[in-house]
Amino acid sequence: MKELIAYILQFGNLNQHQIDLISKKATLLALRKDEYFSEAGKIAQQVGFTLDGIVRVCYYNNKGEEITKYFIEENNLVVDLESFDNQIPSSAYVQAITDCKILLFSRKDWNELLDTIIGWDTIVHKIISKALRQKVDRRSPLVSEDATTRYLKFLEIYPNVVNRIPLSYIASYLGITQSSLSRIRKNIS
Amino acid sequence: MKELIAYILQFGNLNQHQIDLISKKATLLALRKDEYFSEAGKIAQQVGFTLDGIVRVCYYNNKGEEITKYFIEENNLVVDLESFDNQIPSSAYVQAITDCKILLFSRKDWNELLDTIIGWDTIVHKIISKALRQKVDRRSPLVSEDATTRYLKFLEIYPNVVNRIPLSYIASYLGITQSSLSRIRKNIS
DNA sequence: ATCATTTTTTGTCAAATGGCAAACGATTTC
DNA sequence: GAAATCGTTTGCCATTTGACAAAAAATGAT
Repeated sequence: MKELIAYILQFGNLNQHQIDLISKKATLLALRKDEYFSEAGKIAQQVGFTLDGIVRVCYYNNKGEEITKYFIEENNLVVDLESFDNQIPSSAYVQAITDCKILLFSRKDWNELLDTIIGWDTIVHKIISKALRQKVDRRSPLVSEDATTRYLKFLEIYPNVVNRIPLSYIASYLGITQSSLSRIRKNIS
Repeated sequence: MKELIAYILQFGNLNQHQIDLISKKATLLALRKDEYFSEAGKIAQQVGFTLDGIVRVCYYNNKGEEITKYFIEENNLVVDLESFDNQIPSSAYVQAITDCKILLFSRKDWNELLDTIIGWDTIVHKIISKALRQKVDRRSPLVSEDATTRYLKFLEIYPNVVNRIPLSYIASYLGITQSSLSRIRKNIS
């Protein structure tokens, strides 16, 4: 829980009372490797904060290939924003790819907090817009570089992920085949 | 100006008085093809809304290649968010790539509006988070598809852009060379 | 420990794309 | 209207990556 508080306070100030209000609403969710936090077709009803483990967001393109849109490491918000905000069916799967511990807020509680705590909406907005900007900035370089450079960028961006998840997920994030990625790794070392 | 109002009202309600307050702050900026709205290294001091023309956001990677991160069409906000919000030097160029007409708000006026108009901040949050989500969603498919599919996706996403800007900008957005793109276009037709 | 399953590596070949340079076409400038 | 400039197309060849299949290695279950 202290991780969440520390994270929040990077984006704005809250007094102890406000922090308590937020803390009280959080419940702990444990997900096993491969379980879903939320699924395509369903409407997102919760916001999470990863304490432990790695989550990925993925979807299937029209050739049926699985595309990993991004990974979410420890100490970050997990939420299917479009679905959660607009209450429309999601187009992506949010999946635990290692065992995970996640702090959970129901949509109802989350909205109550937004209505109750002055300044909380501003903090949330900052958190979300930073996270989204980061996703754009991480995705962009992948388009223009060759496969080896993409992998090296991945290593820079997610240094703590490489050895904890299957190669195929990394390949599907980088837009290359898993064979190619395997060869690339051999060449690098 | 009515374009801006219509755009805003998609995201929330404002009364006539509030609309007038916003309108009064806007000034008109005309940019010629190739001129910059904001530049890398400088701190963004303005928010724009494109009435006419196409803008792109680009940067240079460490090989010195110019990468187009995205295009902004008519009737969208133009703002270098990271730089504007945090008042830090920008890492990207925001460039008019056709002659443009842009409604302009200074940072001072923009912040005054945020402080004055109840509900305006919520609307702005919605606008910005939707725009950012869109950028992520448009970038992601480009990573995993081959060059021809990328170009076809580009045509879907920006149907009104193709014939108004140089091929090289499209190539730098899709992460392929301009020669390849030229060949791809020939094959498609 | 053994077997079954999953993940990763490797081989072979074909296809896609890049690098480079030249030609071609369109547009602007004087 | 000629020259210069800019944008696009094309040719040639080298390199990268993908598709498919099989082997090897790692992991998990009994």
